[in-house]
Amino acid sequence: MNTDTVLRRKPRTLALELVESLGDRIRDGRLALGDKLPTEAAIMGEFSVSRTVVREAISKLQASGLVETRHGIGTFVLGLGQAPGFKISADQVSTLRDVIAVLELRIGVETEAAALAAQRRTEANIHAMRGALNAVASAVDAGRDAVAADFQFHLEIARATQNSHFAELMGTLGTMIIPRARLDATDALNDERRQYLRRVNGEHESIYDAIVGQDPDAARAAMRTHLANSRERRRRAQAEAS
Amino acid sequence: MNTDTVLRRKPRTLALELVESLGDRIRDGRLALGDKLPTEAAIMGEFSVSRTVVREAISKLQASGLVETRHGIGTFVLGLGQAPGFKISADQVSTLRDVIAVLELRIGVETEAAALAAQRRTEANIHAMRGALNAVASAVDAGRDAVAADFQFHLEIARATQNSHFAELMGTLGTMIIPRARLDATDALNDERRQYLRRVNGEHESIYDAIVGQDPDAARAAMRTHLANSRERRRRAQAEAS
DNA sequence: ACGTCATCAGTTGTCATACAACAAGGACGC
DNA sequence: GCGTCCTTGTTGTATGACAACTGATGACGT
Repeated sequence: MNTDTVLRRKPRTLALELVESLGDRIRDGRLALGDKLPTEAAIMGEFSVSRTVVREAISKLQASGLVETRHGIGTFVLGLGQAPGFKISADQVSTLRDVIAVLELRIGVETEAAALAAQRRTEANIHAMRGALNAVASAVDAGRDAVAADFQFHLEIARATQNSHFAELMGTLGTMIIPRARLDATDALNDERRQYLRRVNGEHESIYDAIVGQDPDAARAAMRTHLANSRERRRRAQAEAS
Repeated sequence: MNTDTVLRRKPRTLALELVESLGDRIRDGRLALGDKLPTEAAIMGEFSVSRTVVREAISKLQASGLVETRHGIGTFVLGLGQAPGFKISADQVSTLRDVIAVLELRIGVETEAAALAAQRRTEANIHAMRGALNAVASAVDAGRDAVAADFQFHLEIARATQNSHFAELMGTLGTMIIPRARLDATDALNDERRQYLRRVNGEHESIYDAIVGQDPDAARAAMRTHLANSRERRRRAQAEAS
């Protein structure tokens, strides 16, 4: 097991202390949105550090999105930094329960995406989806890993909604889901697994057909079937393994 | 109208260019995970900049989580930093089109959330949802802003799924949606607006009833109706304003 | 009186140099 | 062989200087 994820003691450099100090001032409101920070010279005096340290600290605050520096004027508070943003970390997809939780969210997002895609898909979208499906098929035939291509298909559907939020959300989900799924695919491609992949492919084709045929309800239903089946397949795989 | 959201030209400071250069090297793999960056002196020579600039650039890379510096040894690549994470920035909800795009995503997520909530809600969830609805009603009666309470209701539904991803995603959506919606609510509470708020309240009650009654399909339908109506209301408000 | 322009003070951006603090590995004595 | 010391490489901090930029002030011409 890897032990290199231990907490490394903080070296407590001066610059980092300063980052904390200034960051706290911003967070608790002593420095409100739009306020101008003290000049570098003033901070130097207040904390008894060199300008090197002050600049390094401000540089980190900039990178965190807390402040913005305007040449020749000063440094100003931008806000509380971006809201952390939706994200699924690696340890949140470790157990079967976690995977299913993500799948539930995907059911919501992707069924709607499929319906919108059916209404709005362009020829280019269709072409991209077809390409992804072909990539899945050839990967399966060659016994290679098809997870990436599989996800690509789902991503293309999200793109076909012409609503960038869908594609972006799928993108963030995918970056966490793919590596994990790929590990699971390392087991041998026996006949049973082959059959399983063919069924998945059939479900994909159903979704594809509905979107090409511009039938939102059919697309929604096909996507729901596909993801619900994926969920059940996971459940069974887990049950058999235990 | 405010014009302070114009794109500010990038000052193209040397440090920022360096951040891009080094960041690209990490992203495209020329500097792989765990690799040691060139020493500050080497980077100085390669880019013909002073150590000040090099250190400032590395400082920003640290803040981005791309690298880690160990005193006396060097700077090492940590990874691709966390995947950026799903996030909707302020300038992505500026136009009606943007607002509708977000609503489309919410339709997908929240209809599914409503269905799951109907299956899994606890008594505590029901209590929280009821509280939020009451808060909305009292805010409307008092002529106060009801946007926060409204969102709270939607968030409680997400919580009732017992799937934290829904609540988290709603949370990130809300932080961007609320402030904007609140601005729109500054116009006077005339009778027409009152009526509008009552209709919204009726839709909320329908969702609530379906979840309490553990009827997933009804909950899904009620939520879809509610959000689709919200979308249409926005459209009409825009049309009237023009 | 008014607009235009130059100048100036304040601030951040960059450079150069020096030294301190830290980590790893080798030289050396034992 | 083994531990200690030291040397070397690297990052952390300090200092001083100058360049570049901004906003404002005042001089100047009209």
